[in-house]
Amino acid sequence: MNTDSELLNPEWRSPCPIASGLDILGDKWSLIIVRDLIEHSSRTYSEFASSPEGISTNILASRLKQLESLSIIERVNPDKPSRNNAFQLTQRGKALRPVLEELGKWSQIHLKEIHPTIVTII
Amino acid sequence: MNTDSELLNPEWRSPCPIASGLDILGDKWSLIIVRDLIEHSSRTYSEFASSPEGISTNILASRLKQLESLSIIERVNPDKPSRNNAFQLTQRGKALRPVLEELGKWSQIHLKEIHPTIVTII
DNA sequence: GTGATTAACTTGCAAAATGCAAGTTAATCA
DNA sequence: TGATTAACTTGCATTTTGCAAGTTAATCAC
Repeated sequence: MNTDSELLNPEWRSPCPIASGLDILGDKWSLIIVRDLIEHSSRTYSEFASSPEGISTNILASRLKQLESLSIIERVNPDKPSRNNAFQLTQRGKALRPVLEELGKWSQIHLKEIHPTIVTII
Repeated sequence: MNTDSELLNPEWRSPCPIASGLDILGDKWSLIIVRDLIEHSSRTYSEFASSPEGISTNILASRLKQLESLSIIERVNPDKPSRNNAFQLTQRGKALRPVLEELGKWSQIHLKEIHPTIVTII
């Protein structure tokens, strides 16, 4: 599991901004969480877990912690107990929208011939 | 190792274009290779391996195969032997530029306080 | 033309990340 | 106040990644 230190001090492979973004977001799940929050604006733990991609709960908990530690997401009611306390994007998280929009546009154009059931969501 | 079937038939987690793009490109290395080809237009195996992020050679070979099978990159001289035969982006690969530009812009703005040595490359 | 060099990989194994199933805890509902 | 359930955690198997070393074949020096 991730230690607090690993969450708060990511290891940077290089000074390149693209590589640095991928150091944090370059995996199969982090941007799925951001996508859910662009579509729904606020989501609970179990709502994330019910997204069609099927993230497992240990990975979900780990990614939520990391995204929160990076101030990309935050709790809607920070002082309330976690039950039914949803997450939402911060300004920093909302600023990722153009990245996802460009990725979504690319995929719709270039993956449709090898992925017959791909659809438009955003 | 990847079988040919896995390379040519990726597993799609859902019909979402964003998730589908991440099914293919959502890892720490694939977009680093695309970035190198945006910056240099043509690169050999050992040039990729000498990028500052330090990809290991088995991962590099695996990613080059997958990106080639997806027609995101191609060999500059398809019929020549592989020695000194560089790779370049296809039109499909060049179309990823806006994705990387948006990610780079986001990272420069939002990571500089936690990544003191981040710089502007693209 | 041949022996040394080296680019482009492959292989083997250790380490880390992911996935799955089950368990735990505490807030809320009946 | 006991049952339910959202939000996690834990344990372990599987997969992916990382590192070091090895292999192969094209080219270069002579």
